[in-house]
Amino acid sequence: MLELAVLGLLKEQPLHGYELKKRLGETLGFLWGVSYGSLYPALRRLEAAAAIEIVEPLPAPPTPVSTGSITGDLAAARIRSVADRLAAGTRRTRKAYRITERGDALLVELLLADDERADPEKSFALKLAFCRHVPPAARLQLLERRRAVLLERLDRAANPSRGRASRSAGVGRLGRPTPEKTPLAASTSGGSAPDRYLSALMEHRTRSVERDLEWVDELIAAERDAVRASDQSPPSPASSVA
Amino acid sequence: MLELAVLGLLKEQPLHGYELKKRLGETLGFLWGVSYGSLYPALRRLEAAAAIEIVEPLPAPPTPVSTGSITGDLAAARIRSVADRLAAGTRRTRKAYRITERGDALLVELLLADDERADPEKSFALKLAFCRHVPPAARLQLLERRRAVLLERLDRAANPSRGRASRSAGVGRLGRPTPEKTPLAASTSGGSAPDRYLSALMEHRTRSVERDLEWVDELIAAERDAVRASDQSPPSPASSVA
DNA sequence: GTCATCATGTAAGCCGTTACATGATTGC
DNA sequence: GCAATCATGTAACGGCTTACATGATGAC
Repeated sequence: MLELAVLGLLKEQPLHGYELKKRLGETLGFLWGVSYGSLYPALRRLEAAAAIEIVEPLPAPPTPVSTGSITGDLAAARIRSVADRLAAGTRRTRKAYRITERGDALLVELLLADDERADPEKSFALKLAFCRHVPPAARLQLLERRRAVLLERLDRAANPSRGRASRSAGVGRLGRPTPEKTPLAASTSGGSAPDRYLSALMEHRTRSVERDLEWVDELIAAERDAVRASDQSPPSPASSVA
Repeated sequence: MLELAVLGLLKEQPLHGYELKKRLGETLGFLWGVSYGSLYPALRRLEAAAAIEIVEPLPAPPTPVSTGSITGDLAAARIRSVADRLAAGTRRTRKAYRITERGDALLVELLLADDERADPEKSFALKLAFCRHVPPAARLQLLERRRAVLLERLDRAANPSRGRASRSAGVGRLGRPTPEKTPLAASTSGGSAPDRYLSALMEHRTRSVERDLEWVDELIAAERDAVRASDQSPPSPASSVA
């Protein structure tokens, strides 16, 4: 997951570790906070896998972001002391990384992987945040998968104790023949408040999932429109503005 | 966190590991799925800390599960083969645990601890699920703290890149002297879609947080009512039904 | 007697964190 | 020169998962 975030950010522009961490905190911070202890090793791994590479003293990078850039003069005048080793990598401070072609491929692969096993929320959010790097059909797939997850969650919120062992009702036997007796929530007994809090939580959760579902439905609809539009006019982005 | 869940469940009634895991999956499953590899060690730790103890052959436990409880006769008649070692722990299968007084204290302590550092969502949800075991004032504190977290989250969703270091400009040089140029979302340039997905995500997130906030506000209000009601008539739960 | 299930446990490993150690650069 | 910040790294540890090993019980 960390690798996904790193590759996604490096896809925009080359960055060094420190800056990478800052970006992670600033723009993806609402999703995640990473620490150096995991970031630097991750960079090492990615470099070892040839997914990223240290940026060399190239005055003409493949991603020229010409914004205002009159700063160049000023900078060139007073840099000298910094840029020498930073751009040239002379000494060994500030190792800026750039994504490679293999990195591109890895990014796409990670975006398509369905590793929702651990923390599906963060995983999905992260993928969505970078899914523009992936073909529209794959995006749709990502969204549909999310939709399925949410639907299943709603379903098991409606029917209690789903999963395995549908028949047999009881715990098999051995313990007590007490028919299930789930003490939390449920409230089969006539008590005053078996659990206000848990049931409130569950209800709120369900509502949240429902809203999430509506949202991904909107995203899916929008995506389908985009796919249809690009099917009609693949090369020229002229008529497709909405 | 696992300990909190275990203590919370054992507060209801004594259970053995296997059953505990099932409950965790069934009633708290929408929050959490635990594995034996963490559950059993946790039980050991809790036992070592004297927060729980193995239930001894006590035919009259302190938490008599009086549901219909005429079951006693029937059960006593045909159990013999099972219950002997289940209630009595004679052999050594099925070690049922019961919460102790120290465990009660620990439970309260864990519920009050503000360890929102790691996964605040799960932590809060879990605490709320068991907060009935804590005095009303402490519940209010828990809710207020949650409220503060949500407010802060909203705040930093509104103002970009809060925290530290306002200036710093790009990667220094190496590529371009682009001033800040945050490529994700933002959309300062007149491009068609700098990032539809990330901004959609952020917006959705914000809405979710707002709804969560409204919800905890409701809970807080309800809680204050309850506190006020119990202030007026502490011992007799007669007039306070709502 | 054998299979499914109940039940407990251990070992290895993953993925991340905190805390620590180090050094370069810049402003004052 | 000194402190603050930028910048990179390592070591130790934490919590949880998977996979494995074991054994008791009851159904058939």
